[in-house]
Amino acid sequence: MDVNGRGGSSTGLSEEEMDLRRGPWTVEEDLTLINYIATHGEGRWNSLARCAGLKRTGKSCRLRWLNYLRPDVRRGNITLEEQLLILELHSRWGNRWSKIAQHLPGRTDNEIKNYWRTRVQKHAKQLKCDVNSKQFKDTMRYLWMPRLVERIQAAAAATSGSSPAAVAAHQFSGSCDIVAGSAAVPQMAAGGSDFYGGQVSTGYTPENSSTAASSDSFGAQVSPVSDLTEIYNFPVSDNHNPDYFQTGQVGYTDSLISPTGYFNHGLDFQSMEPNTQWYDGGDTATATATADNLWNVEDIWSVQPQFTNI
DNA sequence: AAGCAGAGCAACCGCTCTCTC
DNA sequence: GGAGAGAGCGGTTGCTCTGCT
Repeated sequence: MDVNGRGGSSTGLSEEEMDLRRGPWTVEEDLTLINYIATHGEGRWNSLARCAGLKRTGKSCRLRWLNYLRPDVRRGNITLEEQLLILELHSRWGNRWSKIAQHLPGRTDNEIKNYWRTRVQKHAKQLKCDVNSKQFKDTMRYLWMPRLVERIQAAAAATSGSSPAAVAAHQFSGSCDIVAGSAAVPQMAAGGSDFYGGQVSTGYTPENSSTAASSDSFGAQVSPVSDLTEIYNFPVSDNHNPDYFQTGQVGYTDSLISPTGYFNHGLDFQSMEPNTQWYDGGDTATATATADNLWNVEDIWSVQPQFTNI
């Protein structure tokens, strides 16, 4: 077994023989790796590690480079738009982190995976349902994602009515019957103006809103609200804007928040199964039994009356 | 102020896939 | 076609930080 966990085939030397380092990278190691790659390029990681004089495995060098040292890697909090994209893509592909990461410029699979595990799975745990369960997936599809769209739109509207974020969210909503108040989730559509009326969180500013219109803009962060918790707690205000969810009134353009175009044609909510039982309390006994567990999570909605009866 | 618990995240592990000979 | 090596992926671990008691 070599240090890569592949049986020592790469070098034929044991970890002791190579005196390999493990654990956090030092600044010196980072600089060594950066300089070497700048000169020689990346690839052939095992030989690269040796030639660069790094007492690291090739695997470790590759990971460090791809996840942290690459010039185009983005660090920091996941934006609302990215959260939305992650939720959508995960619902589609599951734990295909690298594939998901391909659609989030500058984000690494590791970062997305960590985001999912720390944020999303946490909430699944709090809801006492499995992250892969239909229940949880429906929650994401019909509650969290529209909520995210709402927040993106609200944030964009607060700054510029035609900002890329607004366009993106409009297009997302336009492709998504959910937020248009489809029959799939009548309770949401009928949730009253408070449900749709949102207020931009104080943590969300023009400076930290982002778009994918340019990769540079991804540098913006949404630190204070970059959590599903905030979706639950989306403040109700007088900032009602029914236009947010008027699908069919939104012009579809090619300028999207997502460079991959997911917001205008990738979503397939029509194919998503409405789980009316989940929302309308089809099984009242069961729903009531679980209601406390499900809906007392972090003030989940600024709850609407009809949502409490789940 | 100290101890504890939980969250977040960097890094590692082990497996599989792909490429090369 | 088979074997070996490299690369990539998803899962897991463990350290650090932060907030709470």
